[in-house]
Amino acid sequence: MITNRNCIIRLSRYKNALYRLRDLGFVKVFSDNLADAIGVTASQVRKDFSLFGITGNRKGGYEIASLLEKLGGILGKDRVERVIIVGAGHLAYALMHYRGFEKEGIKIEAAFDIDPLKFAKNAQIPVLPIEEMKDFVVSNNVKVGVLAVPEIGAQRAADTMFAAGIKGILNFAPLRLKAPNDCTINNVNLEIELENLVYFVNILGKKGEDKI
Amino acid sequence: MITNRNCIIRLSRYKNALYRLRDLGFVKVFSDNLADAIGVTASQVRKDFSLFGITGNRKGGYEIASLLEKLGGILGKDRVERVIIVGAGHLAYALMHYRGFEKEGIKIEAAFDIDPLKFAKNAQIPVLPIEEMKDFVVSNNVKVGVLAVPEIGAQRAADTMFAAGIKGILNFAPLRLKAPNDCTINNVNLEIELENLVYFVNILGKKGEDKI
DNA sequence: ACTTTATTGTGATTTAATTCACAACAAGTT
DNA sequence: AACTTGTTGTGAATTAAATCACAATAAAGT
Repeated sequence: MITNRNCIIRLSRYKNALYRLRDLGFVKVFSDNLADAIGVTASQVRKDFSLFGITGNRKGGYEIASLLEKLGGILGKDRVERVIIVGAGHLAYALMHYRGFEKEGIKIEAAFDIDPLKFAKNAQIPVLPIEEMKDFVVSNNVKVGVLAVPEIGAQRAADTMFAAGIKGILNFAPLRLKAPNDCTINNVNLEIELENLVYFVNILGKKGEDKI
Repeated sequence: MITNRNCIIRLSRYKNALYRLRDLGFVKVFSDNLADAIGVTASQVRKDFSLFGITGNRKGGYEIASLLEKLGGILGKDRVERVIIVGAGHLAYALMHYRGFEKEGIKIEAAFDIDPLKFAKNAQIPVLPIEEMKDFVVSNNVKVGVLAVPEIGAQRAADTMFAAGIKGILNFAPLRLKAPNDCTINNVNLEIELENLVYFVNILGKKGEDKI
């Protein structure tokens, strides 16, 4: 069981690069093409594939269609992933309007908030009272949610999500969430991202280029 | 020169935890308090500090005020960091309204777009034509920018930023930007973040807990 | 003043991730 | 059919990151 986050992120990047190559009409690809595309070494590509038992043809490289299928399977893209957003603020609005999840099989199903002014039961992506979250999550079998509320209410909102059956949270609130043992938290902290960027800009050069 | 991104991110987290402790009235802190606060080992905390020549008192731990000052210096928080946003869409709007950068000394100075409908020269954070970016960047000595345009225009927009003198980009477009050698790119790819989350939810447990 | 206790600071060790390097081999060439 | 070429697949080596473990030592207690 591979638990190296960077490795999994590379798989996503390979997949994205492969989509492009395919759309350009390519059928086969070599490890060094993929390596160039995402900025790693060819060894790294082959090792990553090897870790997941993905093989190509010696000499012939890899068949793109087959690779995409295998990567899709590993990353759980063989079905549509239903996602909710908790907190219907500006960020939620941006995510709901982002056309880019769809092609990745990610479907934002609904947003939830405590503010009645935000409710929009009949919108394309409905905004519902947070009390309705549990029913919604259970009946739609949602496992993953985005947490986009202010820091002050974040832990409470997360707890509500866990209680509803959510197993993974993409957390935009700038704090460390406490979570049950079988749940996963991925944090996106924009202050920290910018701060990090400033550090690497300051120490000059691109030594700190996105290490992922 | 430390170029371990995770290490730098930890410094930011220590800093955030320290702000809280300070606001709670604490004056001193031990490595294991900080470790608990951000979810790493006490050794890791001390090693990180040691790497940057930060020392405390044997027995007495670290003085919070002094630690904050040193971390601030390392992370470039001893002055306000001026930042621009390129692309005035929903995400830019969310970032411009986010009250959370301010306390970190991050100031969003302006946004730029090609669409005249978006222009708002006199808004609190002005939205200006992209042609004005270079002048703005030069005269305000901006070094860091957020790239929040659709994938299709992202590389061109980035090139404009580099030409204007931007040295670091926080890139939300889902592609690998080509950048000059002395420039840093940090990517935030929400499709990939969600895909990654789905992977770790699927392999169950929280093995993949945010590795940063 | 001496002893105990608690904590740092860091060299040594371990673990994890990446890169190297090359045998295996498929496809094409003579 | 033998030879050449180019690419994979992976064990071995290397590099990087994290953890361990303990001497050094400051503060508190006796």
